[in-house]
Amino acid sequence: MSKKFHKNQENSNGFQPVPPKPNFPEIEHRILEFWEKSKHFEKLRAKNKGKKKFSFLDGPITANNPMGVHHAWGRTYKDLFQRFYAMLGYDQRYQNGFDCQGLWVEVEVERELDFKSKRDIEQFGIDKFVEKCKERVLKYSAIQTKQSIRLGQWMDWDNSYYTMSDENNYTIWYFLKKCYEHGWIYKGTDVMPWCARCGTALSEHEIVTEGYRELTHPGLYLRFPIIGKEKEYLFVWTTTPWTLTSNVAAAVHPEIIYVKVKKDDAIYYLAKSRLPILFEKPYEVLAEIPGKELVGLTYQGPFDELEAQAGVIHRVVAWDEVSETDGSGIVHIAPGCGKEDFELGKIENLAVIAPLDENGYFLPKFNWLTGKNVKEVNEAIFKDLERKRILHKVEDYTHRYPVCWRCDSELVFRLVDEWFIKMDELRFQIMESAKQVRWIPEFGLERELDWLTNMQDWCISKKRYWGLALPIYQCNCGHFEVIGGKEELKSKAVEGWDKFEGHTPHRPWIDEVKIKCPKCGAKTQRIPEVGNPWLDAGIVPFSTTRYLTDNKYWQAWFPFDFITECFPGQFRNWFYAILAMSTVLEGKTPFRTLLGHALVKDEKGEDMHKSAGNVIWIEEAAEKMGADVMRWIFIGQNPTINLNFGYTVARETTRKLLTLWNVYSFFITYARIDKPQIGTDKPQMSTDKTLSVLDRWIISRLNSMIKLVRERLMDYDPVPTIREIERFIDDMSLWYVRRNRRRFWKSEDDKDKLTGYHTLYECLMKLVKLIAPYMPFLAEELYQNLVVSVDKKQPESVHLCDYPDSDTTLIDNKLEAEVALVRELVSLGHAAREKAKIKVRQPLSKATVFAPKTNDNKLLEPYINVIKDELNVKEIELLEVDREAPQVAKYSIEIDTRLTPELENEGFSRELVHKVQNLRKEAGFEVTDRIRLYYKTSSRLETAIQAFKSYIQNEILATELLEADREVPQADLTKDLRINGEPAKLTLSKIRR
RNA sequence: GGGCCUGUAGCUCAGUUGGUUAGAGCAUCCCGCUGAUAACGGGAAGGUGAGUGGUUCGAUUCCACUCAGGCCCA
Repeated sequence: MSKKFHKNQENSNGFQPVPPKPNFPEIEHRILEFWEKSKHFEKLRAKNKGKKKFSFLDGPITANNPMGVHHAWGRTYKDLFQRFYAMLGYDQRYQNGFDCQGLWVEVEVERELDFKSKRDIEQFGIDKFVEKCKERVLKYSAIQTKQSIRLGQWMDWDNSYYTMSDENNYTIWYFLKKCYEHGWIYKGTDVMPWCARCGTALSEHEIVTEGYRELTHPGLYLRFPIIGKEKEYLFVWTTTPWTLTSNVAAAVHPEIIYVKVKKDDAIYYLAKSRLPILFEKPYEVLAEIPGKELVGLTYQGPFDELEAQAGVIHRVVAWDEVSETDGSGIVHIAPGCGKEDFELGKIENLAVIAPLDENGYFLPKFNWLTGKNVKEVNEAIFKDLERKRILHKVEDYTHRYPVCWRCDSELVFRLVDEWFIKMDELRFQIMESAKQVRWIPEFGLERELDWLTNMQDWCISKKRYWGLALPIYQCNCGHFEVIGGKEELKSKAVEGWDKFEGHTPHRPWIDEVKIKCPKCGAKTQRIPEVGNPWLDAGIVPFSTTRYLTDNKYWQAWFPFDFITECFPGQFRNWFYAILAMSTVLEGKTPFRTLLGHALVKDEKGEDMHKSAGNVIWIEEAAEKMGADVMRWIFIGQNPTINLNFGYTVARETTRKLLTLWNVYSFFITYARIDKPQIGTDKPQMSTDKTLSVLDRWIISRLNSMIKLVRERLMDYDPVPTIREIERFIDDMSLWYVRRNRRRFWKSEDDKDKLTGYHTLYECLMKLVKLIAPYMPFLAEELYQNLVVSVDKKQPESVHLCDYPDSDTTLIDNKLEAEVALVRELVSLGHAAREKAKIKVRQPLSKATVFAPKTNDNKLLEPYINVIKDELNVKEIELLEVDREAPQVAKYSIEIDTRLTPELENEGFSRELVHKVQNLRKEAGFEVTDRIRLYYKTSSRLETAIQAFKSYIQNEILATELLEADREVPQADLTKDLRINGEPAKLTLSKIRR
């Protein structure tokens, strides 16, 4: 076969030349500009406007920091499905959301201003502080917008929603009023995990996993003197010395066996199982007593002298939660300092002593401790206990202890008043809503139900500044009411409306407004607390769809078809909040399908944390690997499993995409030379007789792929589509193009070659549209060159195209199976050659295929030539064998390794061609350059050259093969080398015109 | 203590009505190919499918229990 190319390559049919390797970031920047300039997103929206709707709800991202790649996973899904539905012709809202209010923003602003406590904020001025918070949100929402655009996300960026908006806040008021009318809002007292630095309780929702640290605290062993028994003591253990100030009881497990033990001249009570661990011999066990017999004893508390302790009777109580694994089996109880203690206290009717103020300082009535910070009192307390002969010993104890998830301070437990939504009635209604949702993965429902079963009342208040102004107005008389909107507040305002008007409903401005208590008539003001931020995010299904102002619009888009967010945490946060709020307002779920995904970790599997320095920011990843590569990685990841993200995995992915690029580049290269009339003279894929077996095969594969991709995407299951597309790219490259390469080299512009072009073009064009939602940049780049450059009538962007649909009549499963078998046989043949150590370039006479008798072996007939060519053998012999043992492979291959002189000659000639081709490249010749080849070699090789002279000339484009032992005129390159062991001196000379 | 998830090759992971010989990529070793070329291909090696028991003609797959890791709740 010869490779005669058209000389005039410039005069192409519109296809632009393709660089050998893609530069993804460069392409992406160019495409971003192109989209921006040509307003493709706007055109897409206009195209689909008014058609059937796909309603997607974006979960708001906290606009507080730039986004790392761990945010890109979810964003990629969001974009994938919105683009997919857009290409299916669905109308969409494309609204992005920012979460704005809450402690996380406050903490960052405090950091910026170097504030240490709430006092600093109040000195600075709440108004100025709140403005700073707003500024920060605007700054980072802008940054996040830019990052999202870089990732390729198409959204209506000018119309993003902000949870700090008036609409959002007032819609929450409306929701809270509904709850109030049901009687679900109440002010409760509870012991809450409390951050003394932030001066606020952390709701249950916020004590997340990262909110625990391995910490070492002093473990104190104490002896509490029993009243009425000389020198007898309860042996008690605690890790929080400051809570001893508020001790009111000691708890024992009623069923555990305790011992009365004499050590030195004192008698102690403790759990029997702990005795050998805590006490060194000698000691004397005087009695064994079940815990329940200790109940009712009274003892002298460790801090009875404090005013706060006045009148408290300390007694031993029974408690099932007492364990024997730590401590002494007798637990110190301070209901004002611990959640479980508080619960127990309610049952046992114990006194509640609360020692700390909101910043962690001891309150009055704690004598010498008053005014001291809880973090600084340990040493003094040890000394005091020692002096009172209560302290037995101190031992370091390491345990998981909660810390503030935003500022990392150790939490304390504090008795506080907070506002709650009662969940008793709602719980089951929300569960019903949750069951209406399709959860992907399915176990999501169980997780959510588990949370809903176990959750307690929703603590909605926070003693902070930047957040929803809770519209709760409580009068000194005790009565409170909840305001449901701006107009209602205005109508009830008796003071301060003028000072508020014109401001957003935030502190401090909103607090100017006073209303009249309907019960007693007194002037009443808003409670100072702000709202839990999950109220902000929970209302967005309503606030963003004009629930209160435009019912028609709301009806059109609610409930949402689809949401997708990161799983961990959101069960009790966003998913919970939107389910809860929608259940209250509409009695049903706000979304139909939820796709949840796991976390992005770094390459080593470690959490990505700003503080750990292992976060990869979106821009960095985009510039180093390309946004498309990143997206491909995310979409291919099993959503239930954490993704270890990094540049190693990116390199692997890039290589896969390079294969696609190579096929594309191959097509363009030859299409530019041959100028086939693409698009005008298309063969009918179903009927055209010029289609070869391989043409029909790849077209079948193409349609199988399209079918699978559409089905799986419809089902929100993208992982198999990635595998299928990668497999198709491999099929195209490794089999279709490789097997057809010479077809494209042929000089004659015949029908067969044209069919090849059409077939490959069909594959590439459909594939490019298919991957457009996945890799919007690469798809656009290829589409512009493959389609727009040759046919201006086509849509101007790939994203304005219809999504490809499969033609199932072109799917031939039998054919696909046959080709798979052929490839398997070729592989077996290669293995046989490998075993015989004979390289593929050396032709052999025969290969024998052993096939099972039962199969229809005629099916291999059309492929015999392919197998011959792949294995470089002259003949394929097909033998049917009876194989009874089922464990023997179906097919096997043997090769005839005997070499005749003719075969050897051919082997020499193939080897020579191979070497010369390398020399041509080395000499820098064009593919189409003609040469003269001069050689000097052994007589063995000379014989082979003579035998295959015309073959060699054709392959290397040599006008002449000349034996030469003298200097060669116009030599371009001369090399001494060995051809299958025979020495040869080769000289190449380009023919110049 | 309860709930959920995971456990497959050295590493990262696929694998559905239960069915011949459990796959891919990376890494390793060997070889090849060569005008798609700083690319690519083939082959080898690598597995008690976490463990035990059960259902079944047959279990990586279904069930029970155990172990290990992760997450949530208490």
